[in-house]
Amino acid sequence: MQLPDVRFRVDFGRDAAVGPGKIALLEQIARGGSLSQAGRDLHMSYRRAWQLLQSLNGSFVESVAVTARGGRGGGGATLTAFGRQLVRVYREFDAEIQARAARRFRPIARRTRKPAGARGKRASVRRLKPR
Amino acid sequence: MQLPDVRFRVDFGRDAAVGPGKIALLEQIARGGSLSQAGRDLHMSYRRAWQLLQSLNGSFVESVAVTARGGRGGGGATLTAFGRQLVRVYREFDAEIQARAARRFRPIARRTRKPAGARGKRASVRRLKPR
DNA sequence: TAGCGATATGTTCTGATGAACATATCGTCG
DNA sequence: CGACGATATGTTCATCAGAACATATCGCTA
Repeated sequence: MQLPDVRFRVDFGRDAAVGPGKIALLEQIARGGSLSQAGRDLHMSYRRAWQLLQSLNGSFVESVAVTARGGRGGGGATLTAFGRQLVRVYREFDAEIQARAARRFRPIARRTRKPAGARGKRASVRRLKPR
Repeated sequence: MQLPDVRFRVDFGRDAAVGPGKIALLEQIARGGSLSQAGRDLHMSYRRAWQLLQSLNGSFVESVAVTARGGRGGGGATLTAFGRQLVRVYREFDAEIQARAARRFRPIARRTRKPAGARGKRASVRRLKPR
C-alpha cells in the first residue's frame, strides 16, 4: 500500500501562481547560485527556467531572486529573503498536506487497482512510453 | 486582498489520480443522472467526460459510477456508494486545505502584485489577451 | 417494430506548451 | 582589450491534450 501523493499549486488571483516546478527551480538556484545550472539540474531548457523566474518575479511586489550578468563566473542568481520565505512556507504547507492526505485518503488508497501483475509474482514487464 | 486558491490532485501510484475535473464530473453525474448531460454542464465533450469516467473506474477495484444504455431516457449514469465516498472525502480534504492555505500563505498573498490598475483609482484600461 | 435518447468508441483537427536552436549582451579577470 | 561564462530574449519545431466530428449500439416505449 503506497501513500497517496498530492500535487498542488497555489493560485493568488489573476496571474500569480506557485507550483512544484517553480519551487524546485528556486531551490536549485539557492543550491547552485546559477539559473542556467538550475535549469540543467532540473532537465529544463535555460529559456524555460528563465521564464519561470520572470513569472515569479512579476507575480509579487518583491522579487524572489536577483540575477547578475558578467563578472566573476559570468554572472549568477541568488534568492532574496522573500524568495527564501516563499520556499519555506511552500514546503511547510507541502509537508502538512501530504500528512493529512495520507490519513484522509487511507480508505480510498487501499482500493486502488494494482498496475496489473504487481502481486509479488513478477509479470511480463510492459514498457510504457519508451521515450 | 483575495484568498489564495489551492488546486490539487491526489496521485495513487502509477495510473490512478483524482483531481478537480474528475470530481466535478462525478458531482454532475450525481446531480443529473446522465454522463452526457454532465459533460454539457461542464462544457466538455461527451468523449472527454466518458474518458474521465473510464479512467476513474479503471483506477479502483470498485467502480465509482455505473452506466446504462437504452431504456427509458436512452440510458443514464449513477454513482456507486464508493463513488459518493470518493467525492465526499475529496471535498472534505479540499475544504481543509483551502482553510490552511489561507493561513499559511497570508504573508505571501499580501505581497502579490495587483493586475495593473486595481487600486480604487481607475487607470487607463489596458486590455490584455483580447481573445 | 420503429424511433428516440443516451452510452460507447474510433478518427481527425487544432491550439497550447515546451524543446531546440540561435544570438545578443554584460562585466570581470587574465 | 579580448575571452569567457552566465544572463537575456527571439524564432522555430515537435509533441500532446482536448475539441470536433462521425458512427455504432443498446433497450425501453409508443
